[in-house]
Amino acid sequence: MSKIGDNFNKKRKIMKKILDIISQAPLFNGLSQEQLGQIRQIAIDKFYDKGKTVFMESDDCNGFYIVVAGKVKIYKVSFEGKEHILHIYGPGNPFGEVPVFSGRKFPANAETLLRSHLLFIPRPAFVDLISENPSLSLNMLAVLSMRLRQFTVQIENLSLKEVPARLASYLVYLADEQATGDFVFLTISKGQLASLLGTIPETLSRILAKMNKQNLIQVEGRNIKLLNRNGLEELAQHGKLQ
Amino acid sequence: MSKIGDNFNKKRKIMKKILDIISQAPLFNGLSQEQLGQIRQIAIDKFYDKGKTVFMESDDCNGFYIVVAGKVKIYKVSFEGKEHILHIYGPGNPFGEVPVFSGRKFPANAETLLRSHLLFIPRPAFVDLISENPSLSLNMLAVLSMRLRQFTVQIENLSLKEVPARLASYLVYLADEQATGDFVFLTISKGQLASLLGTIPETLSRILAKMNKQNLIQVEGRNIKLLNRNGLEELAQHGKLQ
DNA sequence: ACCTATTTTTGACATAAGTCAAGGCAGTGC
DNA sequence: GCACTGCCTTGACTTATGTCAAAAATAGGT
Repeated sequence: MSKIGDNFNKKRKIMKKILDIISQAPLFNGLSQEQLGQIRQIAIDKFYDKGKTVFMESDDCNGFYIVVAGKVKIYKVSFEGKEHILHIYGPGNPFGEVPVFSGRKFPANAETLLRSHLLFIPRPAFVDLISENPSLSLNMLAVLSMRLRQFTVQIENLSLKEVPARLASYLVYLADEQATGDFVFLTISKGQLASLLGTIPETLSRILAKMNKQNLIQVEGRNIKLLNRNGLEELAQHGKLQ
Repeated sequence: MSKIGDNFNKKRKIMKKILDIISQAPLFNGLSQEQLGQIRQIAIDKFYDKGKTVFMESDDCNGFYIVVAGKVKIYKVSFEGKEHILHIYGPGNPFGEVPVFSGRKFPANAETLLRSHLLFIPRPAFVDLISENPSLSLNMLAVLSMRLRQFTVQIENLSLKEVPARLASYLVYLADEQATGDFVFLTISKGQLASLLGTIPETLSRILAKMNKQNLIQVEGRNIKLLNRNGLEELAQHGKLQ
């Protein structure tokens, strides 16, 4: 096969993938082919290696991103360098949309966890687009609302539950999301999970060990089996682990 | 004066107040008189005594509210009855808009802290309105984005800072917001402030006492004078209070 | 001004979770 | 096979913050 043919195939594949992602993302749900085309036209492809910074807190915001492939973490860093992960986004998720509308700078940092392909949507073009497409703006409102709802849950967890409860609630949530019965696979490292739960690796490790001992779960590396879902759900509510 | 005249005056005053509130709220910023009128037409007045429930978590959402007068707290309750306040909203603030777009139930409870006058905006009419008014939807997007940004800060505070840091950061924020130099007035009780900061009244009381001793602030009931703004800002960053 | 109810403060105590330090385990490359 | 690196676990210790109980202060209503 010629190199040129390979390249051509590759490009076609990528193009198809992008269109798939765009049309599946909740953000662009129910838009017409024409509208999708308009969005594709204003989007700019960006490729990042693993561990690269996409933007930093207080950077000026010229637009937002959509993950086509790979994984991106959104996090904040405390003065002492302690890092707290706010979100981890995968294919189809937009991120950094907030400052596009609040007209401010980025409120957190974004870094790739894997080699990633992102679409960058420049702000001015997108604002134009949205002012002309009511259905797009309704989608956007729905996405932001969902995020707000998730944040509400996260704040609730952080402020009125202890770490075991947060972990239990996260495990049950993951099992539902992955729809693999009682088997859960962590797509992130335990250290990152600790940060996402607002704690540190040591504490997480101890709690996983405790839950093991109490036959709530069975941990094998990144594979976790939920042995007692009711017990976990109670824990997520009440909070006390023995 | 006749009773009828009094009543008439009262009604006119209220009408003017409502229009003021509506036009000042960020949600409706820059809308035309005609558009404001349309909103007023679909809005329903609701009056509540102090301490009344506006909606409860998991209630069906038929629309959202705007505070005309009074004060409303949004809070969640843990299984043991521990309450955590997420927001406190005053005149001009909308609340409960999230489920209007995410199409779900209310994610938290709302209760009046004072005798309050609210506008209720029914969902179907508002969705119609927004699909026809791009500028309204852009405003709405901006408001939701702002909220998301505030939540980001709140999560950051809760997860990577200790209570003294959260308090310091809140005091500085309040001083900026109230624009009264170094004097801050708490519009809520200290117990409610504790809940908003994700802690309990006892802890808050102790920390206020400590900050007093270190000449960072001077507390007199609900009046607080910031004596050392730089010190407070450092505290908000670093976290350690002596 | 008085009484009551609420809010705030204080103290003694219990505990969850962070820090520091060391060791184990797994994967990778030489 | 071996060392290296990153990730995870474990232990001893410290500390911040919550719990319980009671006193003090404040605000509201009559």
